[in-house]
Amino acid sequence: MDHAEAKGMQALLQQRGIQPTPQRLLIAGLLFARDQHLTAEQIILALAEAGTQVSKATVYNTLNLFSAKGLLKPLQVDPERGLFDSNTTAHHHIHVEDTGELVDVPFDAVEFARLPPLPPGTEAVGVDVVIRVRRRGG
Amino acid sequence: MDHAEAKGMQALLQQRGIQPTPQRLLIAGLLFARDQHLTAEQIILALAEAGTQVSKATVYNTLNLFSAKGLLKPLQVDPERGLFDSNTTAHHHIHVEDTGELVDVPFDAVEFARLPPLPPGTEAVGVDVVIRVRRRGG
DNA sequence: TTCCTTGCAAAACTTTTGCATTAAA
DNA sequence: TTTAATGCAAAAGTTTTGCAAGGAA
Repeated sequence: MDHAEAKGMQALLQQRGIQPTPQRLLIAGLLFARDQHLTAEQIILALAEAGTQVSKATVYNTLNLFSAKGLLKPLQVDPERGLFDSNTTAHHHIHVEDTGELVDVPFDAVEFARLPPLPPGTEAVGVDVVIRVRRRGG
Repeated sequence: MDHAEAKGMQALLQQRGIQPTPQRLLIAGLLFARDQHLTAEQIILALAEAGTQVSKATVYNTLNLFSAKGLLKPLQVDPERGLFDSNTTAHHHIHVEDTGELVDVPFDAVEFARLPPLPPGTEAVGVDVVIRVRRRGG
């Protein structure tokens, strides 16, 4: 994360009313470098490899804070552990079951010809589509 | 679970090559009474309330065995814990976020007008749609 | 000084595993 | 008699929490 990037991160956090501490900036710099799906463990490891160490508690605090503030979207796709999606815009996923890989699908790439009626008294918040695929012949 | 029901369960398990032990029949009787989404914890509690006790290890072993044999479908919708769906036919879900409630949507109630290309060398296994809703005004 | 953040360790949970016992084929 | 299932306790993995210390407003 260079200087300009760091300033961008700082602005991003402040926009959401998040105090930009050094640890939060490190984590944001990692997460928001591009659209990706990361586990808490991956983030802790990546920070350690980069020579910066942030405690596990702080990483979890930060991920939960970012999620609450709308900077991250928690995903429940992998049964083993939680994923955090750095792309919070509406979109869908392809889950490659053999590898566990998760591929983003643009929102517009899925269209519905029909959807069910919702339970009375409820309103739609969103629709998540997961297309499960497998290596052919695998 | 009455006698006729118990015999039905026994047949069901044997069809899948599952040895019908008393514990497995109890769990099957509970799960397959109707379409539902249950946690391991709910099953352990339900068994205990019914006066029958099955160890935690056996409940998990059984749920995993039933899943492997296609009698149950594990779901990753609730971030808190795993759910097991006693309806293994293709279908979708509505997730009521306020209550955590999960409502089945028949397969035919969702139709696609467009789906994305799949990654090269992969084939579709299935599509899971979760419609997230919230109590209006809640 | 007051509030917020951090970090460590410990706790809380869910799920799995090792192993001795028991039951079934 | 041989194999498989059960149950307990302990282990493993992930996420949260309590609390003391440090830093920012």
